[in-house]
Amino acid sequence: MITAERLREIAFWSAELTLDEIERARRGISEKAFAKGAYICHKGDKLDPWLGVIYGLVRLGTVTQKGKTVTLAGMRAGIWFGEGSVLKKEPRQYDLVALRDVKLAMMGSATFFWLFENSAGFNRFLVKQFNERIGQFIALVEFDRSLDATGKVARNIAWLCNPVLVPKADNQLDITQEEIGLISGVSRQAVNGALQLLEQKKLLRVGHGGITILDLDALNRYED
DNA sequence: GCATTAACAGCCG
DNA sequence: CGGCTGTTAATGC
Repeated sequence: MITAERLREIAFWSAELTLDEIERARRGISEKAFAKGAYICHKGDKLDPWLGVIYGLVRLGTVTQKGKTVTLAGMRAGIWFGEGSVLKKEPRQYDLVALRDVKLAMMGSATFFWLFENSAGFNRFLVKQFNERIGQFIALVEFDRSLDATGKVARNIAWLCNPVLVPKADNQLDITQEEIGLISGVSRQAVNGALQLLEQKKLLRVGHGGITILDLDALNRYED
């Protein structure tokens, strides 16, 4: 259980809720820390709650039947995710790994379903979030030919900075090149090359331990 | 060829 | 000093 003040800090969507709904939400949320490298869940686990990242960075990925690791995306502070598994009451489809020390907010599914059944504001948020995710997916299909390393890096950076999924995100993204590699499925050296190319094209600026986004839209639709 | 791993020097905090 | 970055060399698909 957390305070209403804390809820406002960590859950941007709570701005859409009534006072009564906020009370329900805060009572249904707890926090949990994970050390760097720890698994939050494995594919196939039954994990009840809906998840929000309070701080840290989480890699969402899976392992193919042949044992090849596939990384799908990174989840940064501010994002809430996993509603698909909660809504369908199904096991987790992906592995979740803490790439740094991480703190998660966890909303029990009973609370999630109560908000889903009773809160217009919460449903507005959910529709917006689903719509945004579909948009990302459509873009994925649109670039049907597979992206090179620079394309993967550009796309994953753009996703991290999606202003609908992470409203607080500003142009500054604190992330190492190694972490970008881990969430993009690209080696650190290739990330380094990709970032330099994207900097040349004025889409972002490379700093020490972080980058500055200059043209989010261009990163989103980057191909070669 | 392109991307990956391994290894290392240099730089920043 | 420790962590991160930028480069190079060798290796793999």
